[in-house]
Amino acid sequence: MVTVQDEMRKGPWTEQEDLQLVCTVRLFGDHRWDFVAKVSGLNRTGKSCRLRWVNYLHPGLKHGRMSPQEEHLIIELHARWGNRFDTKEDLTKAAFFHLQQMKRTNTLSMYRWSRIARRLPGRTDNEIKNYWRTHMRKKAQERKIDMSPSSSSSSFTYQSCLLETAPIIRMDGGSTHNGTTCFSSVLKSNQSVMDGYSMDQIWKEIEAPAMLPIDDKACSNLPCPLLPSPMGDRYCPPEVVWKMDNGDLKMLAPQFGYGNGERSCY
DNA sequence: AATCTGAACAACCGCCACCGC
DNA sequence: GGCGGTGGCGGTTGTTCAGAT
Repeated sequence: MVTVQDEMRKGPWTEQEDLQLVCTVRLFGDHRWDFVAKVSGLNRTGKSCRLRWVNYLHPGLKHGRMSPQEEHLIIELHARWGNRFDTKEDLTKAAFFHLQQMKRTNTLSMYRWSRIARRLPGRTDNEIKNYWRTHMRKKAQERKIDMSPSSSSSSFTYQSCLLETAPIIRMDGGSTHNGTTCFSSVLKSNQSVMDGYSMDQIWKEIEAPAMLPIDDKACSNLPCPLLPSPMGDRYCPPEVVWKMDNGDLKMLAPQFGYGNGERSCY
């Protein structure tokens, strides 16, 4: 039996399909993707149309390689936000409770890549996600090659890759609780030597630093405004940085934008 | 020139929150 | 309050392409 789903087109988009989608979106807007998919005549799902628009056809998107500035920003923001803090196991009780509250009241996104993408105009979450995976895999392999049996005394963990590739994290001022110190404390911990790392292991290691306490002053020294990390003992509530404006949560501090200053975040 | 390899990119899938009925 | 439709997200896989051998 052939279902509707089976009849839907999948795979790479053709120029003709792109054109149809662009025309339809111009006529009806980039919402109601199910509707757009139907009226466009494309034999695609609404989801597929949305993805194509958001990741490829949307005007203002940058294509091509990341600039060094963008690379640094991604690494920096991922170090701060790149954690899947959805479970109780990932958080202190207080932080988990607060996050659940915000989740319920829709005042904070739990999402990682989209938040990072919002700081990189013209870049999509998908692009950043792909970049990160490629970048981290490459770094992991580089370190794996560098690791000789004799060097096992320096308990290398994957965070050291982050340290070396994220100079922005190293903030001036010599605060004893800046990012470097946080990372270093992890490095001191007796974690496994990089030997046949799986992506899961890499993720675990990458995520570990943000679980550590973060100094507020150190946060404020960052080149761009960042949400205080909800992790750790010194978790500070987000209202320090965010405010409600006409029902939308907005950042108070200036940020990269599309030209009109304050941009609503969620 | 042919083949291999890895990086970059594109797209799909499953999950889940939100919203309207 | 329950339910189904829809959209947004992260994770993952597939494809393409450029550089190395």
